[in-house]
This record gives sequence, C-alpha cells and structure tokens, in this order.
Amino acid sequence: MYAQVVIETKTDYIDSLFTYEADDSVKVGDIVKVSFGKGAALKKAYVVAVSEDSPIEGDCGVPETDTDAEPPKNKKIRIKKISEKFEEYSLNPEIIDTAMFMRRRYLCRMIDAIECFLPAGTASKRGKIRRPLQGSEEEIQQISELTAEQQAALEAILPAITAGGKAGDGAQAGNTASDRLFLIHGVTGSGKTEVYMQLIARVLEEGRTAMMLVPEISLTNQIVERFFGRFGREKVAVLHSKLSAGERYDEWQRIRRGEASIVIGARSAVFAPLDNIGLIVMDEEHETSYKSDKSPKYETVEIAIKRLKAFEGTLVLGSATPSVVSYQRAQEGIYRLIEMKERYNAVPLPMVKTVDMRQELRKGNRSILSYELSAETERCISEGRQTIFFLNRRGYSTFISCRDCGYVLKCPDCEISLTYHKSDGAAVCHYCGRKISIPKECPECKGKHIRHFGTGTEKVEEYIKERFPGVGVDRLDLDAIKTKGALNKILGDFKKGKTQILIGTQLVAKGLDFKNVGLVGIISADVSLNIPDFRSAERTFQLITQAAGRAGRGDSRGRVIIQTYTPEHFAVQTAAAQDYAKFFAQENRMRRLLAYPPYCDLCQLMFVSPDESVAEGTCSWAYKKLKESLKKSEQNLVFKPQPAPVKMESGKYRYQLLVKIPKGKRSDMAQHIATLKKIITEDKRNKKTDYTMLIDFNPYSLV
DNA sequence: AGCACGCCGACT
DNA sequence: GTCGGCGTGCTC
Repeated sequence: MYAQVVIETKTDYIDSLFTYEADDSVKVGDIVKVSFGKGAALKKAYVVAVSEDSPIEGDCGVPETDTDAEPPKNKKIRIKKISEKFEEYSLNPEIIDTAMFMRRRYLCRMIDAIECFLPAGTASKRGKIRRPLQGSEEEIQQISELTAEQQAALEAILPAITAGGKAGDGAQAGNTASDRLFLIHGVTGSGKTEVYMQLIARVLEEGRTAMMLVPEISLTNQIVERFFGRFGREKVAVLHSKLSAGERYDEWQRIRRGEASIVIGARSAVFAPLDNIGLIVMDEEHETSYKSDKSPKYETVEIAIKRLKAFEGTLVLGSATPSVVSYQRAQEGIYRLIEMKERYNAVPLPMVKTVDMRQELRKGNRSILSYELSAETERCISEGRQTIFFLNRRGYSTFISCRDCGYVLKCPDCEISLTYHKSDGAAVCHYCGRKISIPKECPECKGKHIRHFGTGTEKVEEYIKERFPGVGVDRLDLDAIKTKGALNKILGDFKKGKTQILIGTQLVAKGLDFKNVGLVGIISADVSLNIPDFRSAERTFQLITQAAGRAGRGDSRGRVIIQTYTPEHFAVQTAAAQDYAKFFAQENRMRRLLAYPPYCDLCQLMFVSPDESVAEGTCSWAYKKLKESLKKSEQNLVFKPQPAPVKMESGKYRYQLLVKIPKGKRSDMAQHIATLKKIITEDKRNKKTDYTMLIDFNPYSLV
C-alpha cells in the first residue's frame, strides 16, 4: 500500500507529490506525519492518492492534472514509511479533488490550495468551546405571507433541491448541472433573504447542509441574528476572517463533526468542511470581495460550483445589480434567471435626479455640493430627516479631464480612461502601456482647463461641517473604522439620530437599513467611472444603484441626487432610471466589441523584485518565453511587458504582462503559463535571483 | 526552507 | 593537523 502526499512546506520548489509506504487504513484526505529530506523533524503531509502496487515508476500515480510529474531519471529512490497519522482531524476526497481543481485553474501550489480548507488556530487547551457572537441577539421575525414573486422563486428552485443529491437519479430526471444553478435578480427590498432562508430550511429537511455566503459579514451581523432566530444557534456556524483564530477553529470543528449544518460566512467560508452540501447561496454576488486577493486568487463562485458538483447541490446567486459576467451566463443558459421586480413593502423606489456639474461651474459654483444638493440637504435637515453622502474615492488614482466640457482622456486603443503619471508627465494606459502627452487644450471643446482631480471623503467631511454648522456630521470609511467598536459607534449614532449627516465610501452603500434617510447625495459619480478599468461603468452602475437604495426605506419616499460631469454617460443614465436591463444590454455589447470579459479571460502575470532591473528583466524574459510557446496566430494575445500601474509597493518593484485569453481557451493558455511557471522556478533555483511571479486570472483591479 | 555534504582558510 | 566558513543541491 502506497500513499502519495503533499508536503507542508513554504518553498516554491516543492510542489510535487511524494510517495510513501502506508498501511491499509490510510485514505485520501488523511493527514499524516512523515520524515522529509535531511531534517529530523517530522513534517505534516496530506494524502491525495493511494495505490496498491509500486507507484514509483515515474510517479505514475500522480493525479491526471499534475503536469509536473516527470519520471525521476533512473535515480533510485528510497521509499520511506509514513511515520504517524495526525488524529486531530482529517480532510476527505471531495476536498482533495477541489484542491486539485484549484491548482490547475489558478496555477497555485497544491499546498496553498489544501491550506484553504484547513482551520486557522488550534484546539483549545481548556476544552472550552469558543463561539463568535456570543452576546448577540437572536432576531425573531414572524414569517409573513410571501409575495407572489417570492413564491415563484421558491417554486423555481425547490425542484432542483429535492432532485439533487440522490446519487444516480439526477441525470434520469433530466437534471443537469445547469438546472441547479440559479441567479436571482431582485431589486433591493424584494425579500430575497426570506427566499434563501426557506430554501435552506428545505435543504435541512432533506438531511443535507447549506452555506450562506455574504460579502463582508463583519459589517452585517443582522443576517447572522436572523439565522440564529430562525434555525437556532447550535445549527448555525459563522466563519470569517475577523474571528479570532480560536473561534474559527472551534466553529470549523463543529462544522466538520456535523454539529452545525448551516454555515454563514464571507468568501473563505466556501471552504468550510461541510459534507453533503445541498445548497450554496451567494448574496450580493456581484461584490468584488468574492474574489480572493491573495494566492490562490480564486473566484468564490467557481469553488462553490466545483464543490456542489460532488453532491448534486444547488447554487443560488442573488443581487440587485448582477455582474455583467453572471448575467451573461444567465443569458447563455448556464444559470437559470429569476427576476424579482417588486419591493416587499410596496414603498416606491426613490426619486432620482442627476445634476450636471459642468453647469454648476458655469454658474460659478466651484464647491463640492451643487446648489440643488445643498438646498435639498438643508431641507432634509429642517424636516428632521437624515442625509447620506456617498463618495467612492480611490486613494492614489486620478483622472484627467476637461473642466469645461467634461471630456476625459482615454486610450485610443483600449477605450480606457488614462491615468496621470507624474513621473512621466504623461497620460498612461494601464492596459497596453501606451503613453500619451497631456494636451494643452481639450481635443473636444478646445478649452484650456485640463486638470486632474482628487477629492476624498475627508475633504467632503471638512466642507460639510463648515457648510452646515451645528449639525451632527460623521464619516464612515475604512479609515474611520480602524479602531475596534468605531463602526458600531458610527452606525449607532446615526441610527439614534445623534448624527444627521453621514459621509462615506461603499461602506454606506452596503445593506444598511436606516428608516429616516430622506436624501442620498452621490458627490461624484465620475470617481468610479474614470478609474482605468473596463469594469468602471459596471461598478458605477452598481454603486449608484446600491447607494440610491439607502434612501426612503421607511414610509415616505426618498430622494437621490447624483452629481456628475458626465450626465450623458449610459451608466449614470441607466442607474438614474433604475433600468438594469438597459444598462446590461449596452455594457454587454461593448464588452463583446472590445473582447473583454465575459467574452475573454484576462491573466495578469506580475513580476515582483526589490531590484527594479530584475523585475523588468524577468518580465521581458517571460514575455519572450511565453510568446515562443504560442502559435503565431496567438502571439498577439500577450501584451508587452510594462511597469505595473503601482510600480512600487512595499519596497518592491512590479512589472506585469497581460494575456487576453479567448473564450474557451483558458485551460490551454493555463498550460502554457504553467510551463512558464516551471521555467521560472528553475531559473530562480539556478540563478538565485530574488523575484517572484504572481498569477492572477481575471484580476479585479488592473491598477 | 532546512539540512548535509564538501572543499578552502585560520587556529590550538 | 582539525574546526568551521557558507556555496551547492536535494527532499519519495
């Protein structure tokens, strides 16, 4: 009996499988301890395959996907024995299979994929179970009558749940994988959460388990409380990175032992050790926090689908503003689309007005607030209602624009807003690297007022306090909530009415439910519109829609004012009209035309080194190597090396390659990149140069 | 990453 | 003579 294992190690070089002699009890997913290399200490290792007969014939037992598995060159290999079994916990074949999927999809190391599934922290010495949200309240809500749309959504999804998980039956019932993947497009307040909860209840009745994924759970204790109230504390486990290591460990064990059958959490909860998963819900599916920012840079929905496959489970994505990629998948029949258009409590959607800031300038108003937003704020204050100001300010990024006509400098090749680079004194396209000198006058209106801009929430706060003296003003952004408890204080003060005006970034746009907000002011819709990324229109639409959703959640209708220099932009117009279908149609057409996702995949290869010439040199070298490995007709898919938009980060220089991968060619290209990675690893070993290559498929931000 | 092997200079 | 410097290479 032999076992192939992945060794727990931090080195890049060891990303292959090693064979050990094992006794019959060893199974795939077991964790063992082995002696490895020269060292005396035992290392942890994860069993990914077992076989009866002598496997060392060139490591033939290596899983099908492992392209690295070269036969050892006639060197005799001493097969060691597994020393002991790690008894505290183990993984299982489904988890190992998903980890191998991650390795080939994201080109990460096997050990990094496996570690996603492991608990942080260790067992408590005291044997006392540590549980998060111990003091929180259970919110009991009586289940009121479902709306027709909620009912319809349930009826559409329930058959998938009842048909799934019965090994073999699925296919006979005509139940294909796509019949178990749903996208709910439901306006804010259409009652999606109630639908989720009823589906989960049904899954539990079937004796299966469920996952409820939300972006940034630490900001939304509300939903945990609702789940505690509905399903009971014991059945629900909470997982996210803000928990202490101990709490995470104990929750993880409760899940693994089957004590908790519902997991609520942020993206990393998709790795929870649930078995027999019947349902995974991803609320606010368009949120960027579902993409991991560190290696492996996985897409939560892909892990969810992969895991569900093993159990014939059901996926439900929900959003008021689905991502273009997801909605297109629904158009193609990959997801089944469910529309929910009515608001639950029949409060009309807010009145939305767009203010053209160019006109304001002509009227002589150079301040942050337009006359109208200023006047509306005053009215709101006098009526005793509250105001939210929204500004999504990106720290370092600026854009270049004509103050007279609103024209924004864009790359003629990529249709992407150009970024001002001080060191170059030029406008640079972050996609193709093209540099353009900044024109003295506007190419559109010949105006002489071409400037780059920057206003953040702090500047807004300062201005508002001056403009409305004596009014309680607070700010909610990442800087403001650095200290513990600050978030709850800011939210609490606003809820109690201690503060009348709240200024914030996306944090104020997400899911906050304040009844007394009469006005939402979007300080500048242009901030997100002008970031140099092909998704800037999509993000702008989402942010405006979400921010607007904060107004008028009580009994009376709210107002929304959108300030912008580009009122004619379709993202602003469709958001103001609250017309997702129109937005999608136009954006989707553009993506197809320019061959951006969902009509291709992008891959970013980033070369990082403390030595700039090394970063630059290896990037160029890799560019050559990668092109060489491709067919002539495909070589134009690799863009020239260029310094990353943020050229230096924490003392290291960054150069990048972008690869545009045509639809359906992702795994082919991944093979080429995997080969490149191998060459790079060898090169590093030989030359001992200090650099790393980071691989990111469909990065969420190219800046 | 560790860890041992191995081939040159300083020291009891 | 021998101790130990860290350059080199491997890990089933």
